[in-house]
Amino acid sequence: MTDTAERRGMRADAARNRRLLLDTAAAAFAEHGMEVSIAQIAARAGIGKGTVFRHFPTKQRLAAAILSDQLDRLAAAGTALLDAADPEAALVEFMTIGVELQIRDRSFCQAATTDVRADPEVRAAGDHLTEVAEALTDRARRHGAVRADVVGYDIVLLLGAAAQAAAPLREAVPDLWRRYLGLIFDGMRPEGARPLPHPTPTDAQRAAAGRSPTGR
Amino acid sequence: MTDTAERRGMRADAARNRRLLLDTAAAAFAEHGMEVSIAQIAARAGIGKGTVFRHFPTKQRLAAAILSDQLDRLAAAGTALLDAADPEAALVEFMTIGVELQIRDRSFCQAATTDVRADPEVRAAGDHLTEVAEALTDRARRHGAVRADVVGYDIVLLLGAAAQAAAPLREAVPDLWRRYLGLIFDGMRPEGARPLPHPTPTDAQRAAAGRSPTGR
DNA sequence: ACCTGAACACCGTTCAAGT
DNA sequence: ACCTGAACACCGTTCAAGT
Repeated sequence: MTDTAERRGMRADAARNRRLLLDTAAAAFAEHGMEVSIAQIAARAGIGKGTVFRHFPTKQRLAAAILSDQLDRLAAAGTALLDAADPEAALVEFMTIGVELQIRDRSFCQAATTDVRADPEVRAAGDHLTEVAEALTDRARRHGAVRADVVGYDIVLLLGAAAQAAAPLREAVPDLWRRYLGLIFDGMRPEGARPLPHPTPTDAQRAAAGRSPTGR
Repeated sequence: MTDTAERRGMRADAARNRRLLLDTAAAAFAEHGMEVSIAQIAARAGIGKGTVFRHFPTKQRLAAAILSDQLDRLAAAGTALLDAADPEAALVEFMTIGVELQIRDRSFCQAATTDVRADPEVRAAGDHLTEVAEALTDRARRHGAVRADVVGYDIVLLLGAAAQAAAPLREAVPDLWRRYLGLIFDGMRPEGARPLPHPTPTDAQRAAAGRSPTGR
């Protein structure tokens, strides 16, 4: 979807700059988090500061374009896993990819916390990702690997949970997230499951996710 | 511990300003997150901008003072729960208070992600909190409510996990965190527990938490 | 059409001048 | 000792001038 925008009557240099910018910014955000300045990114890409804002009217929308790309990639990986022989292993693999993605990218958690989540592009990618997660969860549930009251939307939220638990030790213990993903997955299994104290969000509630009250 | 600093030969107006500043900043951070400006906080407290930096040399240290206060409060609540009759209910209650605290305070997650975590005051409060969590977990484990391979430090990290899962829907579904805390607690129980793929962090690894590589 | 850097508003932080 | 606001460096964003 990012590609289509590049193919519309865009001049060759503009298309090149846009791609260069996305790649450079993605690398910078992943390494240093979203606090890297636009000036730094522009310099690293070898283009003018103003050019960044010509392609993305705001820093948040640049971050949104990158985040939605990553969500799309995760959704694609999940879709491929729908054909896997073992439904439980497929769901575990999907979550593994998702958590690893967040751990490797310093900006992922930050972007998910802010208004970037409200961006239409991110929203669409998130909706699609949720559908894929739903399909994977359905298969795993029918296979007896997942409790009856857990749905795909829960899975997507729990990706952030496992990543967050391990985040403070990201540098010292890069694989720690596997511990908490394992523990959370044990909680998702039917064995020993107790009724959950709160239902999963309705569609209407999901639609309200990420909108800040003040709009600041 | 914040109080002791106020009692040392501090002038009356300074002590008053310091307290006013902490309260005002805590409220502002909780409501709007750490992106509220120092100027706004100073204005709301009715003191000069420069005075803020006289009390706290940096915005991060102001945030650290507030965060460590909250960690102390949670540790105190946990200590009180060590006398509770039901060890499982006590641990659940401890985690409930901890997650609720994070959901109510917009700056909590943000501060935990950044260098604020490396602040000595925050570190000390976190160490104490971990000890309390350890004691609560030991009791619950002996009572058969918690699996053998989960320790107090895991509990502290999992507080952030449950909060993070529910964070995007904070406004729309304020109690959603109860769902994910319930699911995580199910994962902590002995029933259906599978070996975790990664050990809990060692003391040395814990000590490295939150230090950024670049020091930026 | 697109690129660019100077210009603007805002924010964290410093500091000289006040009491 | 402590308070204060003007001054500084930096950052996101805008825009007039270039090709």
